[in-house]
Amino acid sequence: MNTYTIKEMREKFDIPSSTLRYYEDMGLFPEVKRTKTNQRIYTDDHINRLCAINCFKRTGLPMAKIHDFFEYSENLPDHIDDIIFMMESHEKDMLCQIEKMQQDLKHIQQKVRYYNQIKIAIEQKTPWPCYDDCEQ
Amino acid sequence: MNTYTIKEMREKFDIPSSTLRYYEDMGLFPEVKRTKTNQRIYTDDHINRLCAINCFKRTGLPMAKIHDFFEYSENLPDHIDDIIFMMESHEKDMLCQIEKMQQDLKHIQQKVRYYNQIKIAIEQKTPWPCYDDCEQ
DNA sequence: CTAACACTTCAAGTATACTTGAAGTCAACA
DNA sequence: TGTTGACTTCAAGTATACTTGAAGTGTTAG
Repeated sequence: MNTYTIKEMREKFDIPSSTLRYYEDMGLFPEVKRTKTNQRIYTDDHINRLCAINCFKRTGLPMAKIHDFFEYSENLPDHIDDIIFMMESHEKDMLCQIEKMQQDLKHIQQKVRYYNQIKIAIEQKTPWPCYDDCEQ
Repeated sequence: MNTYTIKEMREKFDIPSSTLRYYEDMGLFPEVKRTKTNQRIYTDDHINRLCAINCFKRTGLPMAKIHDFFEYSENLPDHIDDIIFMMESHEKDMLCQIEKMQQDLKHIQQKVRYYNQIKIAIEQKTPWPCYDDCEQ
């Protein structure tokens, strides 16, 4: 199995070493072995963990729940229903987020169009167009 | 023009009154008039503002940039390029976010499927399936 | 009229997720 | 060999976005 130094990890994932130590302190990582001079040795397990952490983080799962997820996954027979519930809830949540994001995107695109029209109106010294800004 | 009390606003948007006062203190709101007993009177302008704030917040624009946006919009002739740049950048950012979110959704859905298979394996006391978790 | 509750201000506190600093150890190169 | 740079620990600090508390004023139902 491949091993990685903290430097390799921080470069691979573009995060500071301090964050890797922080995640370890939080208990998000399986045991991190050390060299005889006390330097951290990461493995492919840690790589996988960090990928999962990043996926969860990007999609808005808070650290506490990410922590629970890994705790559940250490003892699946006792927590299989918890982990399925967590993942299914998160899936639903993400579907909502995506839908909301697509609506919000439309509003931002509307603003882009509107301010580009204003720019033309300013340049040509013509009256400004109107815009009804509310989405609710 | 319609007017609203702080109570109506907090119920309409489901946020605490303190958040409305906080946004006002931050300078995110146009002038909030008062009754003769010093209670806030909100208008449709504030409704529109709050809709825009919520849209920006949901899509990850930090308060400082939301603040800049409203400052620019108070003086469009001087800041039309700034506001267009901000909105176009935000649009690009949102398109990336949506794409990333859809990829992440696939990973979560894969986890949902995987843990449901594990559940069956646990119940039937058969060997667990494998799962390669990494996305990088 | 008074009790309960909503509103006000302003400063200080909270939650989340890191980030930095100080002080020390270790390794590799000129 | 010395000095540069990377690593270590652990506590304290930071940024963002609110949230709460204290102390006081105003409003309304019985």
